[in-house]
Amino acid sequence: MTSERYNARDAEPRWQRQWDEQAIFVSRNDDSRPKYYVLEMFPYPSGRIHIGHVRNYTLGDVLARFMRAKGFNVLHPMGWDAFGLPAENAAIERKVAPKAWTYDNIASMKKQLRSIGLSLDWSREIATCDPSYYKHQQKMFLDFLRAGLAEREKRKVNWDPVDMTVLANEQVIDGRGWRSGAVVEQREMSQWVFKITKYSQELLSALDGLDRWPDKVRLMQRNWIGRSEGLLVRFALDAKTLPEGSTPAGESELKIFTTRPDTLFGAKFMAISADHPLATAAAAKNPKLAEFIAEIKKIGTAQEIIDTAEKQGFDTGIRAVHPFDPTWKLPVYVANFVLMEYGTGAIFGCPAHDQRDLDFVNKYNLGNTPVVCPEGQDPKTFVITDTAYDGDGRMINSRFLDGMTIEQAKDEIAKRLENELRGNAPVGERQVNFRLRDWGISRQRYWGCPIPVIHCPKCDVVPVPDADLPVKLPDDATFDKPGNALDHHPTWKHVTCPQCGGKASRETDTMDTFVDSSWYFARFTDPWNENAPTTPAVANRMMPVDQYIGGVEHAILHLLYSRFFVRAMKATGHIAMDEPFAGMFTQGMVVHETYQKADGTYVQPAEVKIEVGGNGRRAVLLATGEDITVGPIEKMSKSKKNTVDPDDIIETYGADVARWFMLSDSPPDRDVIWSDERVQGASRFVQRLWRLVNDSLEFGKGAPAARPASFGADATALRKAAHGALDKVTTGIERLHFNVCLAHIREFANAFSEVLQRPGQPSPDLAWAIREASQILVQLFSPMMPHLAEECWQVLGHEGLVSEANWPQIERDLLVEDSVTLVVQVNGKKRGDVTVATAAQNPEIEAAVLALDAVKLALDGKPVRKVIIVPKRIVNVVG
RNA sequence: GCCCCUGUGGCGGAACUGGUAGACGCGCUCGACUCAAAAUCGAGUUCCGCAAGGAGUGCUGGUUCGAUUCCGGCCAGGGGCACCA
Repeated sequence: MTSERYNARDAEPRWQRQWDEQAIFVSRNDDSRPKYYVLEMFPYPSGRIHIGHVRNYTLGDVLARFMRAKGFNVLHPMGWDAFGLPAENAAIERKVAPKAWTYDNIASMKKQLRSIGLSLDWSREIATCDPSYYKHQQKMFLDFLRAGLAEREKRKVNWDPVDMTVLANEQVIDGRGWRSGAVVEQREMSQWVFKITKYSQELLSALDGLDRWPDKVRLMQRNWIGRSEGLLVRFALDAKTLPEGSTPAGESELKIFTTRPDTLFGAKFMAISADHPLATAAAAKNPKLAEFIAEIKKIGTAQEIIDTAEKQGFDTGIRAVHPFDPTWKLPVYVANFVLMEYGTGAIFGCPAHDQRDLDFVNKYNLGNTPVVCPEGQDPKTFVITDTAYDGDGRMINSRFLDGMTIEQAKDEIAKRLENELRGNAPVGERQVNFRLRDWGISRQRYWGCPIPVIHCPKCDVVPVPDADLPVKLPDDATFDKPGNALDHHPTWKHVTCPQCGGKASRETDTMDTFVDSSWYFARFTDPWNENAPTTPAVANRMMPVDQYIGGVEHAILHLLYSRFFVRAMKATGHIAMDEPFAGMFTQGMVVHETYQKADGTYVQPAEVKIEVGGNGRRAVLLATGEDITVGPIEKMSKSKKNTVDPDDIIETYGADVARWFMLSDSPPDRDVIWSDERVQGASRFVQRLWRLVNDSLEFGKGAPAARPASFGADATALRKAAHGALDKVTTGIERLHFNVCLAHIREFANAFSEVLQRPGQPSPDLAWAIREASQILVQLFSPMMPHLAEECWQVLGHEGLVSEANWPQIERDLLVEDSVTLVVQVNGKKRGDVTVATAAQNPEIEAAVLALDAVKLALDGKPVRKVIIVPKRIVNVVG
C-alpha cells in the first residue's frame, strides 16, 4: 500500500515539459492518417483566463486526446482573437499601446493555458492582430471586392456623438453608447459591407445538412435569416392626389410586399416608412407632414422606446388604387412602424387579420372588414373589434376569392396579378424576402484590421494594390482625444493614389473583429504560408473542423459570418468547401452562487464560509462572522463577485482536478454550478485513483507475462467490468457525454478497488486481469486527467507516454453475458425477477416466470391472459 | 407578441429506438480506525410506513400489457427574435 499522496503541483509541470520537449501534440500536414480537427473558439486576450475557458478547452482536449489515441492525425490548434476595443480602452486608461497591452496579455494567458495541460499544437499559434495574419485578410477583402462580395454602401448606423464612433447594435444599451452613455444617433454613413445576403437562401438551405449541429443553433440561424414568401404588388397611385410637381415617374405607383395577399380585399389603408421616397416627396409640399416625419425619425433605435412607442400615422392625402377595383381608393399614411430596411418600405394594412394594423385603424377610425372566417363560424356574425384574427379559415367578403382557403386565395391573387400588366410589367410578382441584412464591417477604430482601400479625389475608391499589402497599423498612434486614432494620426492616412499618383488618403476605418474570427480556423491549416491566406490543397484536406466547441452566445453572429466567409473564400479560390464546421457543440456556462452582505454588497466565495447544520446551509463572512445571504446562482461576473480564479484552483488542487470537475456532474451543454465540495470530491478521487493504481501494482506482481489461456470466475468478472467500462466510455466520449463517461469510470474504479480489497494473493490469472484492468483504467481517464495518467502509466512500468498510447482494444466477447436477469411484472408492476440463460426460449422463460411464488401471489388465482416477453429486459404477465 | 428548450431525491444529474426510475457524484446519518482531528474504510440515504405494502419523474387527461420517454391541455423556469408587412 502506498501512503504517499499524489502531488499534482510537482507532477503536472513535469509532464507538461515532457509533452513539450517531445512535441507530441504537433500535427503534421503530411501525416497520412485520417485527420480529425478539434477546435475550441479562440479567446480574446483580455489578460486572464477565466473558468469558462477552462471548461471550453477541457471539453475539446478530452476529444483531441481521445481521437489521437484512436489513431487520428489530430489538429488541435490555438490562437488569439486579438483585435478589439478593450485594447484601446487600456490605451486610454493606462497609457499603454494597444499592441503592447495585447501581447502582454497573450503571454500571460498562454502561460495559464499551458498550466491546464491542454494537448495543443502551439506551433500553429496565430494572433489576428499580427500583420502576418491580417495581411491575408486584407488580400481576401480585395478579392471579395473584385468578386462583388464586398461593397461600399450608404447605411444607417448607430453613431455615438461623444466617442465619435459607430457602434455595433450590441454596443447600444437602452439607446445609449455603452461607454460614453451618450444618446446614440441614427446617421447615414458610407460603410463597407460584405454581401452576405447573396447567400441568404444557401445559408438557410445548407442548415439542413448540418446534422451534427445543435438544433437550437440551426433554428436560431433559420430565424435570423428569416425567409418569408410573399407577393410584391404595385399599387397605382391616384394622380389627382399626388403632390404637384414632385412626382417623377417612379413615384406614380407604390410597391408593397406582403405575405398575406389573400387579405387584399380587407385592405383599409397603405402605410409607408418615413424614409420612403414618396414620404419625402409628399413632405416637401406639406410642412405638417415634414414635421411629423422629423418627429418620428428622432425616436432612436432604443428597444424600450420602440416597444412603448404608440403606432402613429399621418395621412399624406395621397390615394392608392386597389389592384382589383379602380374605384376603390386607399389612403396612404406615413407610419412610424414601417421600416425602410425590410421589403419595399411600404405595406398595405388589413386590420381584421393583423393586430398592428387593427390598432392603427382603431386609432384613426378607418374601420375593418374581415375576409377570413374561421371554420364553423357564421360569416354574418363574424366581427372583429379589438383582436385581429390570424388563424385559418375560408375567404369571405372577397369577391372571386369567397369560399377558398387562405392558401388557394394567395395563389389565386398571385396568378391574377402576375398576369395583369401595367406599363409592361406585371402588377404582382411572387417574391422571397429575407430578414438577413448585409454585414456592415466598417468600424471607426484603431485596433482592427485596416480596410485596404485609398480614397482619391479624382479616382474615387481605389483598392490598395496586392503588392502593397499589408496595410500596417502605425505603432505610434495616440489616444488623447476621442474618435478614431487612425484618423488623427499625423501622417498615416496621407498617401499618393496608386492610380493617378495624386494626393489621396487611406480608408481609416478598420474591419469588424468578427471578420478576423471568420476564417482563423482555415488559417490554422497552414499558418506558415506567407503568400496566401490558405494553401488550398492543405486546407481542403484538413478542413472542415470536425468538432467545433464554444459558447452559445456565438450561435448567430460568429457562426453565421464564418459560414458566409468560407463560401466567399470558395468563390475567390481560397478553399473548396462551403461549410467550415461539420460538428458544432455549444457548451454551457460555469455559474456560481452569489453572496451578499446585509448592506447588499457582494462578497467573494473565498471570503465566505458555508456551514451546514440541521436547519440547512448558512453562510458566514470569514473575517467578521456576520451572516451572509446566499443569493441566486448566476453567471460568474466581476460585479457579482462570484468568480473563481483558475490559477487559484490549479494551485490548490491541480489542473487534473479542475478538469475532472468541469466534466463531471453536468452535461457539457448545460450550465455547471461551481461547488467547492464537488471540487474536493474530484480531488479525493484523484488520490483514490493514485492509491488504486499503486495497490494494483502489488497485486499484479504474480501475473504471468503472457496472457493466460483461460480465466477463472473472479478474473472474468473483473475483465467484464474493465471492458464494459471501456465500451461505455468509448461511445460516451464519441457522443460528448462526458459526465456519463466519468460515472462509468468511477463505477469501474469502485468494482476494481473491491477486487483489490479481497484477502490473500490473487491467482495468476486474476493477477493478469488486475494488471490489465489497471492499464485500462489509466487509459480511460487519461483524456480527462492526463497528468495523473502519465504518472500512473509510469508507475505501471510503461516506457512511453500514455498520451501517445493507442486506445485499448475492446474484447467484445466479454460484453456478451451467458445468463440474463429479467424483471418480472404482473400487470405492469414489478413482482420479482428471474435469471435465465441468454439463449433461453420464450416458452421456457414463461414457465419459469409462472412458477414464481410472487407471480402466483400477485395473480391471486386469476387466469393469465397474456405474457409479454421483451428479450433481455422484462416479462410482463397480464392477468 | 411569435418561435424554441427545460421541469426526475436535500443538491448536480443517470435511464439506448416505450421495458427494474434515481447509475455516478455532492451533502447528510450511523459505524470502524484515532487520545483527538484530518485522511481513509464500511453501512445507510426518493417519500409515507415499525413492517407487509403503497405512492412517486411539474399538474392534468389520453394511447399502451407497460410511459421520465409518445399525444392533447395547463402551470413554472430559461433562451432566441421582435413594429419583418
